Amino acid sequence: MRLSQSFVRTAKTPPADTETVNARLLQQAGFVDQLMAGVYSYLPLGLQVLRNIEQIVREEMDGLGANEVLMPTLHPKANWVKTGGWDNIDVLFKINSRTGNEYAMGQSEEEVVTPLVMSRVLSYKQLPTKVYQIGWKYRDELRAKSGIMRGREFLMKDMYSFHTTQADFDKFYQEAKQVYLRIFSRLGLVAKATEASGGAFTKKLSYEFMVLTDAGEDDILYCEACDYCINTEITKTAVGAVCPCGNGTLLTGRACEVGNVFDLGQKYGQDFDLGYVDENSVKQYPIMGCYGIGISRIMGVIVEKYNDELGIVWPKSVAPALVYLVSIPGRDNAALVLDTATKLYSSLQAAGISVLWDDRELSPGAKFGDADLVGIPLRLVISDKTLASNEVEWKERTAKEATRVSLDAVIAQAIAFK
RNA sequence: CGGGCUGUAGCGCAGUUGGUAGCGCGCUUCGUUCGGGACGAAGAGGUCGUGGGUUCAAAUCCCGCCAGCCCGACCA
Repeated sequence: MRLSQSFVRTAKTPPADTETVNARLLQQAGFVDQLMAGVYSYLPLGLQVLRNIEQIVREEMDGLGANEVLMPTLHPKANWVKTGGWDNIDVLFKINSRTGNEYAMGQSEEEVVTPLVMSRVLSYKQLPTKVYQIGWKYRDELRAKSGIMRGREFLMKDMYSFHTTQADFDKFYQEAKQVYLRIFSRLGLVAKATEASGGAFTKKLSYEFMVLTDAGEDDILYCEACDYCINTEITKTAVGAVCPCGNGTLLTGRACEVGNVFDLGQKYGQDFDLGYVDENSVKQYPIMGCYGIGISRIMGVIVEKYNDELGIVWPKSVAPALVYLVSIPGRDNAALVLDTATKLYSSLQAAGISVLWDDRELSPGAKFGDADLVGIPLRLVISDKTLASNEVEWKERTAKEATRVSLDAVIAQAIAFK
């Protein structure tokens, strides 16, 4: 992307109406634009980050054997009445039509996925079945806050699994848990699988995947020595207590829920009276599981964890581009600088490396400032100074100092950096 | 939903005892610049959140409403 031809706009001053780090940086750096409380537009750079997060999640879901689908956001009231959600879920957005009909905006999709899947899965031979989607969800939060971390509209990956037995569900849950931990790791996050309340949704326990950050809304207790972690909402255990593992004491911290798993039991099959026949030709209701990952929320959490006084510091796996190419025309060799930058821009892209080329007519300082603010992992500078020795300046976002790389070697080195 | 704070140009802000709106950034044009947010000159841009009230006169005083942010509660 050439910045001179893009819609990307940064601001020298951050917005003043929020104290939340992710909201401030994402708006100042031009990743998102706020429409109203809890609702944002995702601009070119922000959209690319969302796409990158999505892609990692998608690869891992596919690896689990789940099939991607895309289900509607607009739901008929009848399905929500059938499950009790219409009257019991207070965050459900309800819509009145001029026809007199009422609709719900999907805040989760059991009401759609259960009839969808179980009208096609008629035999135990077809189970287990797993489907997922990545789509916008709507929740009528009393108070949206924390930038894109708690919106009324947000992007979520939701997977649903259907099983014949609890044992099969439990086995799949363990697989999914490992996959989830790998996803968060690939996104640059350390997530803890945490026991939590199932809320109004299920009486069974649920598992939340928590990332430590002061911008979060949950308090967790976690062991200093093992993986044990529990939401304080369901325990009276205190900080400093000995962990069940016996090898460490419990610490407390503020955390943000980036994913969750619910054991749905047979509720939804029963609510819709949709089942399959087992090997004895007896009708059975499926055991279901639901697995969420907050795509847009994760983008906010990453910014909360990866930033410094100059701006965002994106992990390579989700950065909107790998390279921020700065060309400084100078006075004497402007044409040569431009020509070399054009060639490098093309060569990098041909090598499969995403690059933002700052070819705007701005001072070097303005470009450096934006490079830091936007947070691209690698900054390459071409100027008459570097060309004097046939070199490019190489500066990683996380590094203090810049180095020089010869023009001949820079592509290979960038590929290695990737 | 309860409480607090804030609404003036795209962004950040000032605006005195009421007298009809200004600064910085950004934007446009021209010229000079070109390695950490350059300089000069000339310009464009505002129903002062909104509705009512007081007054000869309201950005300014009073009341209602709306919106955003923060705290709490809530959180399939």
